[in-house]
Amino acid sequence: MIFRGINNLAVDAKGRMAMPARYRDRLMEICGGRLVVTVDKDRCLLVYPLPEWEVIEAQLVALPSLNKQARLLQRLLIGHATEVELDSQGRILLPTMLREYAGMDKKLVLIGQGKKFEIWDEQAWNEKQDAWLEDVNGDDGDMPTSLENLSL
Amino acid sequence: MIFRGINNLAVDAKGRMAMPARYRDRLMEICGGRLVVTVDKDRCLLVYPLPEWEVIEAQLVALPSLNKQARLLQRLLIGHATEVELDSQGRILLPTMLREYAGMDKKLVLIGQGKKFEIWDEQAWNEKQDAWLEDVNGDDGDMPTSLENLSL
DNA sequence: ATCAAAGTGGGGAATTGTGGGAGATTGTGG
DNA sequence: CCACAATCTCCCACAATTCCCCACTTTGAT
Repeated sequence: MIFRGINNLAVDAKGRMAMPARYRDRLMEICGGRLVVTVDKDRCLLVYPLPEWEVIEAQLVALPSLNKQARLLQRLLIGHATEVELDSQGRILLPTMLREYAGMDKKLVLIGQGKKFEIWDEQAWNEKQDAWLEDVNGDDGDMPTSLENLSL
Repeated sequence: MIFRGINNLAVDAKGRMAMPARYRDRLMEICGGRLVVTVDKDRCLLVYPLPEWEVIEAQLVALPSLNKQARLLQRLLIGHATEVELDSQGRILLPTMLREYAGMDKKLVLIGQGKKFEIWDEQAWNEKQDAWLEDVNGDDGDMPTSLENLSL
């Protein structure tokens, strides 16, 4: 039940994006094609199967309302969460506001990330990736302990 | 039973705001279109279905009367709470005082936040959001423990 | 080469968002 | 208590967006 892999895709003039065919059957199975798109703090979009999303959402709404960081996360994630459905051609409509948020032009990159997908503007993705690689190779001092013990 | 998602909307010359159609049926169901609008400390407005609001209100009233923060919350939230109703076109009238409090111009942003909605002046929302993103990406040191372990 | 499946584009109907007119209602001041 | 003004409500109408469907192009497999 894990999504992985990377795909280059396009949005058409109406803001639609075709889900790669290899995921479709699985998506129909686990959620009838009902997905939730929301945003990430790194200016990309996240796509969850509806049931998966509901778990996340429940955790978020349970957070204390007066906590600043919590409100922030709630506003960002729940605030932007939009339910979308695979159309008869296996596409989803990415809401205009979310496309703008992620600075999306014509070309996209879709990445399987376990329970969810990430969608990036192609250019943003390339730039970020370059930046990350430099980053990781530069300061490898401050790794959280949960990462230090990973055996890849 | 969770409200989510973001919408760009407008207030007309009369101070009315159209509730996005996708929420209307649900609102009619759970509260017959009867809502309560009040203010938030972050200079936005909150919209609750009447029954939900009554729960919140009861909690607020029960707070210790001598506590400063409590009095403040009571005055802010209960003091500004106004009952409004969806009109036949699915719109609500935002009271002038509340619009002024939230610095609302023509354009608004409505976001679903679980049990409630938040309404922001569009400009204020954009500015806040940019600030939040910088915040989150800058100092990720002081995350409350309740947030640290979220796996999104 | 042929066929099927996947990706892309677009037409057109239906729904939704927005604006405004006019009567009803409320509140204020005389 | 009445008159006037301001506000609210109901209605209609236009414009924009969304949704649903069909068709064409491209790719990969047999």
